[in-house]
Amino acid sequence: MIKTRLAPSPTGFMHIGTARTALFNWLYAKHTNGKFCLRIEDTDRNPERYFPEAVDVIYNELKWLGLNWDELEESQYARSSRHIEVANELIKKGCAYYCYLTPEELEVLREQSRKTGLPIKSPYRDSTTPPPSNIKPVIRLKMPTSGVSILNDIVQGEIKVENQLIEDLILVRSDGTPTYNLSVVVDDHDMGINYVIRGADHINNTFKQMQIIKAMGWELPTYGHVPLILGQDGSKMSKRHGATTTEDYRKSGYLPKALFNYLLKLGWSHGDDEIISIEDAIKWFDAHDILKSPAKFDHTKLTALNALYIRNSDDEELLNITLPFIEEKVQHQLSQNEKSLLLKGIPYMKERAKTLLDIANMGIIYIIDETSNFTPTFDEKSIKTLNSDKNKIDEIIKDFEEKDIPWTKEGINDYFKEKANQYDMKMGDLVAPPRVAITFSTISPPLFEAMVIIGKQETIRRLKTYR
RNA sequence: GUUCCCAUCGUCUAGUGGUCUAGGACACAAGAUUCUCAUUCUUGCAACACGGGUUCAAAUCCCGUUGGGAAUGCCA
Repeated sequence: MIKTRLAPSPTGFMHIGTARTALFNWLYAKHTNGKFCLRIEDTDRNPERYFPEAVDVIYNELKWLGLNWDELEESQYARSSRHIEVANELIKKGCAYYCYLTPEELEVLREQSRKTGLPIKSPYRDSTTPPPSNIKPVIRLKMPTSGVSILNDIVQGEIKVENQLIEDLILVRSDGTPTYNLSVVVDDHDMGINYVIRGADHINNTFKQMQIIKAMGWELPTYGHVPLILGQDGSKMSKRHGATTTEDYRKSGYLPKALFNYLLKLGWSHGDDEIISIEDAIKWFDAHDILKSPAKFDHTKLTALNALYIRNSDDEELLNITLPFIEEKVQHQLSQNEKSLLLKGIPYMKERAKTLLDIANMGIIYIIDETSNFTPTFDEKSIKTLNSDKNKIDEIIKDFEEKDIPWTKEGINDYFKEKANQYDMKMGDLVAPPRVAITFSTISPPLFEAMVIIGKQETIRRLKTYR
């Protein structure tokens, strides 16, 4: 059985790249009927980077994307003693050694290694060098000094590196805590992970980790190194590229399905298919098909995809997921009546919205009335339009109050059409000022439909109030 | 510096030696529909980084060049 895993460190946010790695791991596990495991790599206890709430962020964002895990290891830190145990075993086997190099000495050696092109060599590698008494040692792995290591990566293909070029990595810090490279290997082994799909920035580490596995006599997992996601400038996507976390997109009204679809298509494809359902993704996704060239993240395409998913959403479902955004905007819980008004407006909003935030902004026009604590803001163009012909607005108000206009889309349409004929103007021009008074903008969902939804009374009220 | 990786329209990609005057999507431009804005539809613009091979034949295989990226931590 195939067992994949995601091993994020709790940083307080979930990077888009981590999310895609999670997606690939999850999909491949689903595709093969295997298991997707989650392990929190919280071994870095540096107070600047460590805070416990960060773990919840991982859980929440993963759940939001719909990537549920089959197994959880909630603290790598809690397994430290097991990692140390392995380090000691490695020493016993003669595969690792205590190294007493001071930071200053290391600095010098590093300087040298940059010149020679060879990794630093600790003098304590040979047991002949006597250890100084006042220094706490680290434990280093003894890398082979000859031969070539070969990594058969399912996405990158065969990668060869000369062993003499790989440094004796630190397994245990001088304070007695295990390092990342040791911990991952031990945990992956103990959890039975046999497919390691992770970012390509780990390729170099893999060669070190393979030596630990070899020294312990464990079975090598299958590796797949997914190329990094790049920002528009072509460098590894990072915070300076703007919105780079799933939270950023969740909060600005992106649908998890849209992000799912976008991330899936970034570095993997299925012919010319653009819109891929989760079911099809599971059916089609094979980790061996992941592309090896890095891709640039394109916000615009994600947004287009999001708009499409919004348009294709079921009205009621869409209303429900948009609710938090609207309630945030109006600062109160929506009543049943408000919800039903909104629901009527959804068909018109969803083909105009790029994000749920857009719907929240547009939705206002369907729900406010004289009791609402809401003051519209008009932009310059709107004010100009409003002021262009107040007399006509007054006439319209009068007509609405006195004439018996059928309050349907057709009825209202007929009224304005006739009125426009009367004045020999285009209906669009005639309708512009009332549009601003009713929807607070020169740009809005269809006006007549909106008027029907809010009712004649509210229509007249707005015309009178904002004329 | 060293090691490793990458290279098709602006972007994501299809393409696994002939069906490629290179296909799709986003973006962009034009037009049609229209009460604004959108949606929808039609059309257009636009790419195999370069140079050598291999082959009857190369976007596709090999080598080199150039360009880009990553790693090089007692972070993960």
